[in-house]
Amino acid sequence: MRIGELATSTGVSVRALRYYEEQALLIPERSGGGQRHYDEAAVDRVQLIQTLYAAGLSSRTILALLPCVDAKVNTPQSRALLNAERGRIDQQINQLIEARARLDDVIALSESPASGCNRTGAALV
Amino acid sequence: MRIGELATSTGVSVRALRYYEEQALLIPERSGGGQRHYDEAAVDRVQLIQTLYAAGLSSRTILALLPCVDAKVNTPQSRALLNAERGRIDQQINQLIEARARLDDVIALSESPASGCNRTGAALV
DNA sequence: CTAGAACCTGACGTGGACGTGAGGGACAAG
DNA sequence: CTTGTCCCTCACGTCCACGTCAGGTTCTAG
Repeated sequence: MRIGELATSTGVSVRALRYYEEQALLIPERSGGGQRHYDEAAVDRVQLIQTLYAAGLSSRTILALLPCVDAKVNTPQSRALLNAERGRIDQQINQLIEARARLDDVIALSESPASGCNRTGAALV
Repeated sequence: MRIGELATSTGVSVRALRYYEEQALLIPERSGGGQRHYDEAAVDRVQLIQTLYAAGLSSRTILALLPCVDAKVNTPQSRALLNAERGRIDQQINQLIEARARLDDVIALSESPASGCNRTGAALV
């Protein structure tokens, strides 16, 4: 499949796919004219990359992890990296849970009196 | 307390504290010479700000929430905002849990064979 | 064969939370 | 009064995952 089809079937932009290649995360074949051609497995790989990006991993880190996925390879370094990232994610989850609890505190407080928070009505976020 | 003391006692940089003021998140008094002076409550406020930043909220959103914390105010808009952000955080937690599961898959696979993932030994992350 | 859609390679722009000097005041200690 | 440390205000730099043109090429349908 060409880049446009992969983009629509994964929901990421064409630019993002080219960026993944730039970062050596997903390197497609090329047709005679220089156009990128991806196989079916690329769909899953793109989704994995997106998942890891969403977890806050950098391109560099993902690049280091992908060989482990592809070849089921295994070294002390790779295990250390995997565990380190797992720990980072755990920590991040805990931070989010803490933040949610703080928000819940605010929500609980804001459910009795009546006053003017954000009276301006200005757009937020 | 002056800015340096608040910085060390909260663990954030002096630059960050000035940035918070720029964003109207934490506005201190000024001494005759123009130096910032914070009260004790600033420590908690900085920590709250940090927590919300860590949860991915923007300065604008935090700015909109802080009046709710300070004055326990309450409007339909503020409740909507609080709930929206709560939802975002929940969603982000779920994404992280998913990412962790994918990492666990990789870890499980990488705990039987032996091969060369990241043979280069290059620094990661 | 031709129009048009999809693709290509640069290369600069973006947004957010600061980092990092430059150049100059403020303030307690001696 | 001077030294040293902390503080001030600009204001440009950074990182990173892309967005967004510009100018040109390739592929496909008719």
